[in-house]
Amino acid sequence: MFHPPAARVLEMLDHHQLGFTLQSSSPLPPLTFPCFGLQLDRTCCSTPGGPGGGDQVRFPASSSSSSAQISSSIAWAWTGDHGEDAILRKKKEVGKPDDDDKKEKKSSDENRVSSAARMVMMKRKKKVMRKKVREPRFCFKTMSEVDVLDDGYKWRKYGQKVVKNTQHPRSYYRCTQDNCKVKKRIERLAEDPRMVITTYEGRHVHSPSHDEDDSYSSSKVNLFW
DNA sequence: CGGCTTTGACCGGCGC
DNA sequence: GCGCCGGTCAAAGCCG
Repeated sequence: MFHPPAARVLEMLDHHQLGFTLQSSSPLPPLTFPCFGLQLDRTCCSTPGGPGGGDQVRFPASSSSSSAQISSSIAWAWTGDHGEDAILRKKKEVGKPDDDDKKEKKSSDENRVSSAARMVMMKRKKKVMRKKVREPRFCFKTMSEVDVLDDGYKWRKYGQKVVKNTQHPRSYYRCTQDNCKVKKRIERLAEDPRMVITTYEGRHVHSPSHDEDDSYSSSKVNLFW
């Protein structure tokens, strides 16, 4: 299992040009990632992965119940160089136009939705997928009893899937804010069901739904991007 | 009644 | 070419 320290995480974020520059002063102030709705506390990262050590991801949550159940967390990140993003980029490089011929061949199936509706759906889907190429992603792991951590934003569940080799389903959430295309995936670690893996994708174009915690945010280094 | 969750179906990509 | 897989959609149901 890959458990890089927070400093490494931030290096990765920086190297992938996610829009901000890291500061190397010590002691390191907590960094916030408003677009993901979380804060990365770098003050306790001396012994990553060790007992009592590791980095902390804190949520500006109004309800303390969820965050209180997070006993530890380890964060890491990546951007569009992995998995389906690479696939999508490859597809884009080829410059393949939106071919509708594949859909046409199935239009005779009367048991399905009308071809017109299907085409509309597909075009929308492709649009979303193509956009996905540029979306930065941030993934972290928390030990929590609850699946959905209150990160200050409002999410709507749009799917759930049982992925291979895991007994726990993966849940898919979208930010409910208009024009905000941020998504997040939540799944439990197969090896340790106590651990929740949360993957944020995209940037919030708005503040958290309950962002009245001024005292909390004023002491941090805010990095809007 | 509006917003949210659930859930089965569908799609594209990939490996064989 | 076919089957598997992850991601998404949308109808139906649920809930406050």
